[in-house]
Amino acid sequence: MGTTAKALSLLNYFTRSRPLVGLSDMARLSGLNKATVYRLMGELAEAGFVEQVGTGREYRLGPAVMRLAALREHAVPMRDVAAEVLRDLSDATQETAHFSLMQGRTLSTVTYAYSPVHGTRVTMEDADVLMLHATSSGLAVLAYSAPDLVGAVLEGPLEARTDQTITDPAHIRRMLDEIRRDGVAESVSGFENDVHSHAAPIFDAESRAMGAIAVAAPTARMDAALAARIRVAVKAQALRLTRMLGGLPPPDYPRNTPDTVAGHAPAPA
Amino acid sequence: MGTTAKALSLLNYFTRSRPLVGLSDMARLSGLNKATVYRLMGELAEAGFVEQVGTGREYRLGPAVMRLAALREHAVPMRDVAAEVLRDLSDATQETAHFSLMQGRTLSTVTYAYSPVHGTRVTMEDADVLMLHATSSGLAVLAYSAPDLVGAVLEGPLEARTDQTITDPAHIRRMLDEIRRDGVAESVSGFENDVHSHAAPIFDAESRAMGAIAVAAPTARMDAALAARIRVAVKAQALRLTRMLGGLPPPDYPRNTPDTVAGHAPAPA
DNA sequence: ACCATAGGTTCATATAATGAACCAGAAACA
DNA sequence: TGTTTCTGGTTCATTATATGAACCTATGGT
Repeated sequence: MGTTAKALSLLNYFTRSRPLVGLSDMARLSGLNKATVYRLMGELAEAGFVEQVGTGREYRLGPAVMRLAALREHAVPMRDVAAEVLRDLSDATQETAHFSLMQGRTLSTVTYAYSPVHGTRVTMEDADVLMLHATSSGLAVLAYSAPDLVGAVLEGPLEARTDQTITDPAHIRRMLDEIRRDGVAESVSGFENDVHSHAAPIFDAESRAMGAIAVAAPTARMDAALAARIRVAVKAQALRLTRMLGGLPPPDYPRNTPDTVAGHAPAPA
Repeated sequence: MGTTAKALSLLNYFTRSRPLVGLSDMARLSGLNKATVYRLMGELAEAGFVEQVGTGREYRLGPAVMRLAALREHAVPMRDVAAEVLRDLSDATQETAHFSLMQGRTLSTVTYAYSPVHGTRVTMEDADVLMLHATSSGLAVLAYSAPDLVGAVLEGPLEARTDQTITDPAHIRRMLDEIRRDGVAESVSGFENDVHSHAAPIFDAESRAMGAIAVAAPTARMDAALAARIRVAVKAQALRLTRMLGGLPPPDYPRNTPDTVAGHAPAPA
């Protein structure tokens, strides 16, 4: 591991629950020598990536990251990133792919992509609002949401959009357990008749589910083979999108595709 | 300069107008050997600070900065605090207010607020870099900076952004004296034509000028009455923001609004 | 007074960074 | 079409840089 990689890896020891890290702590966490950490942190501090503060001269993340983040957001807006991922996802599955973000307590569609292969397809509208209990995207988010949000949703009136919408809170809780095991949510005609969809959550930098991407197909076309392909693809692309947006899946999120990060001359996903 | 510092300095060649940088360009810009840049960029890429994209395999800022920025923001909600102050400042003056922070030897904009009152207004961009000698914010910071920084800035080439930019070091030094007397800096079309701005420094816990807030108005609208209102407001809000961020103005900072509250609860430092 | 911990510093050693030269491929140009 | 001149990427002997055990000083706890 190069010196620079070591220095940058130190930044990963700052978390939401541990915003301040002292020199000795950092040495312990990283397994590096204290003197090494001291010098690396010094260089990071000079560049504004960390700063020292407080009585114990502890370190925290510095202002430079804010500036870079502003530039990154300008260079790579979230919608464009998502659009690229959805393009690949709909190409891979030959079905409609869409991306939705939590806004308050509702999930609203940001962008989507159609596959030109089939004459029939599930169609979407911008800013569609998805019900949390009745869509695969909603369930994917719920499965990784704080218990109080889940409770609030399941206690509230659960509207049945179709005669196949699942409205039994106990049943939904069992589904959430299943989703946490697989990493993929599923909904069969729960929101619109004759639509079968699979979704996987998108996580933010604090590993909170901030949204989901989903693949929606006509039930008539769904079979075991297609479902299997979709499940793999939607999960892989969700992880990719999470990474591209600077998010981090929670440690317990199931990964069946260990994305071995090769050097920087890399395989296009 | 350490290897890590070199690697991190490469990130500064990404700007709003140059979001993509190729390997050779980066080597030219930084003055480093191409092979060196190649390896450093490789390490940065592995850590997610940059990523390669496009036909020319050019680099751009990576998702990692978004993640770190979210953590920084969580640890130091400076942006939120500043946003509130700027809101009040722009309401009080009915003009554009902005907040910039020193990063190394440059001043970069963190956040800003517009007033909805007038149809015309000065507009800002996130991560705008302000020249120290040619903006009111820069002058406000310089006036309270260490002599060696002032010397370094005034010795260096002083770019004239407009035909009204003041580039005479002696003249600037006289202005700095004036700023120290008033506590407020002023710039008339020094950075952008037809923009008249007033600024006051923000101090950190060690009473060093870490940034500034400013009010920028179209020159057409500026008159004695507006200028007087702005000077009072920007200074008061700068003191308030300094306090909210845990900073402390130096003892010689002029205060014309003595907020000596004769209560029995002592002012929080 | 004592021990354990902290941040910070030193210097001989070893490891990692460096850069000139070199590929191979893609445009630009004639 | 061949030639030039870019590009990103690679090699390897040389050199400079990073490293870590030990040390220093201060502080908080017992």
